[in-house]
Amino acid sequence: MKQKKKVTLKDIAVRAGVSTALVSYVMNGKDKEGKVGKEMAATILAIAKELNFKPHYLARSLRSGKSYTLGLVIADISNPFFANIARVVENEAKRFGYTVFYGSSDEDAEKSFDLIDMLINRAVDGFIIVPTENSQPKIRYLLEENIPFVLLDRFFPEIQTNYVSTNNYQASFDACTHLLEMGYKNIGLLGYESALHHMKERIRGYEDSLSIHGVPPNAKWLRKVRIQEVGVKTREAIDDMLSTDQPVDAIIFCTYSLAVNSLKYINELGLKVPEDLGIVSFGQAELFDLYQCPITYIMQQMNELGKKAVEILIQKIENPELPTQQVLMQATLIKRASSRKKEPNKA
Amino acid sequence: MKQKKKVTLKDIAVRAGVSTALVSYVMNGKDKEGKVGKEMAATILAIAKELNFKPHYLARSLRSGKSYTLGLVIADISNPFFANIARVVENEAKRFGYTVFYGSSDEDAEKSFDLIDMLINRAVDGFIIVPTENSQPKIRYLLEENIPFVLLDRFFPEIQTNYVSTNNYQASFDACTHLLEMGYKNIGLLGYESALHHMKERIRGYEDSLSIHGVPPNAKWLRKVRIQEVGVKTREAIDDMLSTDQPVDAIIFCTYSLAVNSLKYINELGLKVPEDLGIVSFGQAELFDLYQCPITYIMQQMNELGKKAVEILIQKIENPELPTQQVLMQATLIKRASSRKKEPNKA
DNA sequence: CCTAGTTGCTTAATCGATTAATTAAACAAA
DNA sequence: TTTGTTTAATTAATCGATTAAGCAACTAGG
Repeated sequence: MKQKKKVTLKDIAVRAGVSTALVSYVMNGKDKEGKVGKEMAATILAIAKELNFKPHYLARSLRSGKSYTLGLVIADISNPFFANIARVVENEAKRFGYTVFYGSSDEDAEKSFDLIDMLINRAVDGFIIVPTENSQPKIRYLLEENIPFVLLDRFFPEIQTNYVSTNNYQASFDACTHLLEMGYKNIGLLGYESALHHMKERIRGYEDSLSIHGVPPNAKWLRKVRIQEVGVKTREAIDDMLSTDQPVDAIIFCTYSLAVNSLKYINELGLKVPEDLGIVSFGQAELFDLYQCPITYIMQQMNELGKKAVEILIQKIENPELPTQQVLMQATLIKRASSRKKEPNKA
Repeated sequence: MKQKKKVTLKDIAVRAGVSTALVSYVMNGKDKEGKVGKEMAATILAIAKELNFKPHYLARSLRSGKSYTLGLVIADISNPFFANIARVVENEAKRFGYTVFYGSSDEDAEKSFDLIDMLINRAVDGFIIVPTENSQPKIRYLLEENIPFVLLDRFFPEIQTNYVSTNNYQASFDACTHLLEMGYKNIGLLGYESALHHMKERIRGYEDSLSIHGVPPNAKWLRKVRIQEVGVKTREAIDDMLSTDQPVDAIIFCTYSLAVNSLKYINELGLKVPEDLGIVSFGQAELFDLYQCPITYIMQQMNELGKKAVEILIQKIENPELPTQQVLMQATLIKRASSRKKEPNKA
């Protein structure tokens, strides 16, 4: 009761009374170039069809050194942003004849290293990586080994690599500016305590917007939590922001999971959005449509990010001499009720 | 500037002045069985370490016929239920030394066929499949070919296969009974127009609960929409349920995406949950914590479902003679505010 | 009629690891 | 000394597809 064995080139060759080489040439369309007799080609194709021949990719890859497989290392597949990116990458890769292996790093450098090693052993042709904090060594290793890869969503400014990311500085700047324009005065920002550049940019954009608009910085308004402690620390952070003598009247959330945790807590506190607290968030999800009121959010071009990453990666795979490509895409602020114009009726 | 070539058994063999066979034996721990000289084994291991040897999985797989790779075909990775299942499967498989290839079928039989074919060509050792409607032919094909697989979340009662699923009849029955007990009188159910057994079971559980509790069935309360038209038809369905002479005062949503669409519309209509409309839903997501009020939902044992599926699949791969295993797990109704006891104060 | 070129196909090596079969050497028992 | 056994290593085939090189047989040109 073992698995039926696959149909191989040899099976076809035997049936047609020719060599496997000839079958291989036909299967690869070399007959078009007049290298193979027309009748013979037709016979072979017919037999291949009849036997339902499917090439053995492992064998082909072993020989050719190409697996037509990409590795995708994302932060967390259960985050809707990354789930969608994964979809896009998968579809786009398929268009080029590539298949995608993927796994989540859970923002853990060690785990991402294991994942990358495993994928190298599986002979993927290249990587799309959403890098975690402290993963520079592995990125440098990939560079040294000349393994094609593209960083996605995040990158290390100190390392010269391909990347496709969003202009996070601008996005954050716009978000803060928008809140100011809508009449919010004390604007807080909740981010991760992280060395990752994109997070620093999100914070810098916020700070610059405040400063350019003449709002003096307030240390109590800017809170960072460690990613491992999001659950508890988010509550503390929000408590702190609200309990100073200048409590915040709006908050920008730097990630989806910060938003989820915060919005829960805001519900528990019985705060009304946006009357008691205006909100703008990074990330995007159905959840933002269904909260107390629709949440204003920063829409990244997920489709374009994913497509561009695949495109650059495949170019690099097929032509390793290509110079590095670095793409920063603009985000769009989707303005909704959670940052509605503040009524100046309150004292 | 090409990719550095990998270190192979041969590189080690040359360095150690032995044959590749001996190196292979050592790398596979055959030296423990006294088949290889101790010093030689030590030397080889040292060289392997020094050169940072990593076995070439494709070559190994080609030879052994085992790839230590599983194929996971899910309905939709951007649905949080499946995203989580994917996580669990990935982690569990890794514990057994297997890697997972996955892709979404988008509930489209054709797409799932392509996916399965592609994965067969990639020589996966077996499949975990969330089958779509009309995918029986492919499932039968896998059976015929003796390719190991387990159906997950759904199954075909007319085909004798391994599966791991939830007792959907009971879950739905419980959900409806709960609503009745909480004082709701006119309970609607919104499901998919689908031949899939799990959907029929969800509908049957609802109908039986009503009938057992003496509530006469009302055709207006039970609506099914085609999965391709969820967006538009959901609204129509809810309108219909609410506009009869016996409008529903509670609805059960059969899937996450039906819930998302409906909850949006309910917001637009300005209905209060649960005062105007009680709600229970299948699926689970952060969204249910953050709606107007926490949504009562049917919690499936995602971790156990995923783990069990992997376990059964790997057993089957390693011992093809094993009889089919069929597991139905119980779901738990998580009772929250959206199905709160109905105040009998209204007329 | 001879040479060069084309057409159509085969041979055989290769990718990297595995493993059954074999050999060589060392040693023990008779 | 001969035979048998153990230990430690090698040889060579194999998985399935690819592809450079080679070889007939035929055609065309001079």
